[in-house]
Amino acid sequence: MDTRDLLTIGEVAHRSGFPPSALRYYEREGLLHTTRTSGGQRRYERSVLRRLAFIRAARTLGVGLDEVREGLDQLPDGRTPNKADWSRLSRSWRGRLDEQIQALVALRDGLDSCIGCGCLSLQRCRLYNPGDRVAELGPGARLLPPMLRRTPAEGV
Amino acid sequence: MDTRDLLTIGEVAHRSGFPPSALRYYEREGLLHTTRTSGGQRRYERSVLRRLAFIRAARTLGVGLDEVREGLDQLPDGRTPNKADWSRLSRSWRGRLDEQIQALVALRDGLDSCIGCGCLSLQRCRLYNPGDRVAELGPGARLLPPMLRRTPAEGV
DNA sequence: GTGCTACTTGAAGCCAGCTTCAGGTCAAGG
DNA sequence: CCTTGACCTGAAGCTGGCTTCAAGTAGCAC
Repeated sequence: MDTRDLLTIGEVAHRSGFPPSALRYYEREGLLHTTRTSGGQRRYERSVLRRLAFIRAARTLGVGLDEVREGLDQLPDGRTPNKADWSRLSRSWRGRLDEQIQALVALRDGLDSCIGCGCLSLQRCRLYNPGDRVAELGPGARLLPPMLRRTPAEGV
Repeated sequence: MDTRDLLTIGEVAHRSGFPPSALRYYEREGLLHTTRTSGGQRRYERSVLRRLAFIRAARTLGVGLDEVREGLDQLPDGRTPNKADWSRLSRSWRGRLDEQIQALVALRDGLDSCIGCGCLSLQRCRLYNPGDRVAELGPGARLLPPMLRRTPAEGV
């Protein structure tokens, strides 16, 4: 814990790839904690980088911050996730990822059958009612995230 | 176009499953158009139901409203999509769906390799940098939509 | 001590896709 | 005519995950 080992927010931002605004936000949300200089500036321990790597991986998987926080909070003494922790958490997320893939595949199959029929029936079309999982989620339910929706050039 | 064939917003809401607020919103956004009574209330032609079925199907596929509007606008005379229209548009969306499935599968494979190593390396971890497609999309990029993120009970 | 950059804060803004609300109007049945 | 319920509008709110802004302060090199 030599103070010379502490990192500024700019350094953490640079090394982690998260902008400072995100780091401050994560702190407000209780995902990170920092020490402060006498003047009030943030100083980060090196272990925060590993925590941020964990956060990045979770976010990539689509895990929300609430759940990331829960995962981190379950670690004794708020320690940085080690290999075993990561393994346990990622295994549970892996199941979810499988579910999502299944849901998309089912949707694709439904679409395939619809391309042929073109019915768009409110009552019978599989695409219109592609199963309980999606139907449950309300009228505005979307299967795909915004970022994947606008394919930049090729897919139009 | 007998006026007795026109539907009120409540009827359309009931038959389409979209709440009135969504129907009004779609109209503001230029996805639907309506006629009005002398008193200013909306009256819908029956064909709006087919248009709404199209919108529902597109939304289920994750197509954004902008793109749905583009699709509908391309139809001559703003007519309701028929089988051929639906077939053409859904085929282009089908390609995108494939891409999304690919992306998720790649992510899952990356996760699998990570579960074993537990490295969380900022530089080398596949999950941390799961490929250009995701990396391009910025720090907050999420592969999965909010609705799929909180699995109700089982996956925790 | 001077000057520069990096840092601090709270509040507000942004995105999509709606929902909700307040306050008022319409349409139709009795 | 009167009541009742469905409808109207514009504005504001909601979600999540940040970003942006303005105004002020810290830390470090010279």
